[in-house]
Amino acid sequence: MPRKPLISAAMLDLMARREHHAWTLEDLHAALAEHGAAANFSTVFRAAEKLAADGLVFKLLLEDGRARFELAEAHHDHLHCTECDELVPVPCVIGGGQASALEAETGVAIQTHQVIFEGLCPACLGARR
Amino acid sequence: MPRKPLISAAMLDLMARREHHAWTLEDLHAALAEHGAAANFSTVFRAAEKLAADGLVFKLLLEDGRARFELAEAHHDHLHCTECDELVPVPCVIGGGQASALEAETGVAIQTHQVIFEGLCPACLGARR
DNA sequence: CGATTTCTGCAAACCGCTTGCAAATCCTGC
DNA sequence: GCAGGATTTGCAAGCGGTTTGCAGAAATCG
Repeated sequence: MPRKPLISAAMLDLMARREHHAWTLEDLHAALAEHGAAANFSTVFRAAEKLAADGLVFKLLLEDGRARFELAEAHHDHLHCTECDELVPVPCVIGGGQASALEAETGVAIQTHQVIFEGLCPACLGARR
Repeated sequence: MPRKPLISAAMLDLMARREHHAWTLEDLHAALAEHGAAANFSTVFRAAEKLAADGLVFKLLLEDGRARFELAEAHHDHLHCTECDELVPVPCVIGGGQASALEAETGVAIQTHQVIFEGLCPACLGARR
């Protein structure tokens, strides 16, 4: 039987606490170190990749070219705040109806989707007033 | 008065022919060479960046970490075909109503959005049958 | 305890994008 | 036409984040 993947476990644990929403590898690397589970960067990378491959976490790329990881739970979309650069989760706006309408209209087959809004998060919007 | 930006012009020209939809820098670089407007890669890069900054073209990043450029015309979304890897334009499914509903619900301010569907393009879907 | 299997760390490679600098090019005003 | 001035272009090197090869460490099973 194989060894236990310590880092992956620590990583899931970390993410489950939701102190943060979308984790970059750097975030994970730093956070793991703080929680006494320090690990090499490539180890963090591989653990994250593995979890993504296993479907436990989602990996998504932002305009800054950095990958973000988050727990794969109920599907939701994101708002990228142009002010504080935070990636805020928002409920999904694309229902099955819209997907099938689009399929009928264009002749494609949709499996998944990903929406990224650009704008202001509640905090930054509030601060503007 | 400044000189004429030759490559930018050739690039816009190329894109306007719509032989292709979303261009990577490599695509542009190769296509320009074929059309007798060969240029250095960094020149292509800079021209594309400039056009994007001027709002003439849109720049978007895909999961493969490569930037794509396309003419900034009527807003539309995309379907990334998981089979042939093509990026197919599809009409936008997010109306203003949905945006404002989301704004009211979550307290954010939306400026833009970008949707990427994953699935099969019409060609690949057809080939599957 | 030993074999087997996997995870981990380290260092180096990679990839696509970016940038600094000097030379080439074009427009304008004379 | 031609000097002056503003930019683009090519070249080569640099950069950030990710990815990989390899050897050593750790854990489970028998």
